Amino acid sequence: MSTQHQVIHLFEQMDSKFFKSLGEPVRVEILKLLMLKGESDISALAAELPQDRSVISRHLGNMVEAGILAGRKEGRHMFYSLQGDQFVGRFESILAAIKKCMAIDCC
Amino acid sequence: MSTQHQVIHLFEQMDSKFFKSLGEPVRVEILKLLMLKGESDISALAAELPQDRSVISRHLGNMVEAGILAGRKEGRHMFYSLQGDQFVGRFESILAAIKKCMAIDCC
DNA sequence: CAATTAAGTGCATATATGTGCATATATGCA
DNA sequence: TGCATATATGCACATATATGCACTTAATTG
Repeated sequence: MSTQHQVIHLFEQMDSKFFKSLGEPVRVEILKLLMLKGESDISALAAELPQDRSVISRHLGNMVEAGILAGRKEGRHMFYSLQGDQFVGRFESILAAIKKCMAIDCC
Repeated sequence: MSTQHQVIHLFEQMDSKFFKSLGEPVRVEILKLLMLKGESDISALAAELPQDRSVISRHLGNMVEAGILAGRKEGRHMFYSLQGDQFVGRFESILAAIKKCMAIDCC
C-alpha cells in the first residue's frame, strides 16, 4: 500500500480527459501523423485518413481540450501541432508520482 | 518532425485499450483504492464505491484485460491488485519512446 | 444436503461517442 | 461584390459503454 498523500498527488496528475483522448485510435493516428509531418492543417491530415474532414476537425478540438495539441490560426487555415514539452511533461509527472507510490511497499 | 522508425516504435507502445481503461473515472477510483488498501476483493472495493458490485466486477475485468491489474482467486473470493512493475514499465516505455521522437527536431 | 455468501453473466436501458452529410461561418481572391 | 476555399457546427444515426437488477455459478458452512 501507499500513503494517502502520495496517492492523492498521483491522481491529481491523472486527468481522465487526457487518457480518454489517447484511448481513441483515430486520435492516436492523428498524433502519429503530426509527429511525422510536423505542424499541419486539417486538410493535410484529412487527406491521409479515411474519416470526413469534420470528424478530423472534432478530434483535433478534443486533443486541444485535452492539452495534447496546440492550434494556430493563419488566414483561413487552422494549423495543429503537438505540444511536445507539455506532452512529455505529462507523462513525466505521472511516472514520477507512480514511482513515489511504488517505492513504499505498494503492490 | 520525427523519423518514421521512432514514431512507429512509440505507437507500438501506445495501446488504446490501456489508455481507454485509464480514461474512465470509476476505474481510476478503483486504482486509487487498490493503491491505498493494497490487494482487495470486489466486496471490499464495492463497499467504498456507489456503483453496484456487478459494475465494479466488470471494471476490474476491464483493467485486467488492459494489463493494469492482476486477479487471484482464493476460495470464493477474487482478489485484485495493481500490477505495479508492469504499470510503471508501461509509462517508462512510452516516455522513453516519446523522448526519442522529441529529441530530433519534432514539435 | 440446504443455506449462505462471493463473484460473474444476461438483459434492458440510458448516456456517450464516433461518424458523415448538409450547412453555416470565415477568410482570401478575382 | 461575388465566388472559392478552409474550417466549424447542427443534425441524424449507429455503435459503444456504463449502469443496475435479476439470476446463475461457485465455494464455504451449518
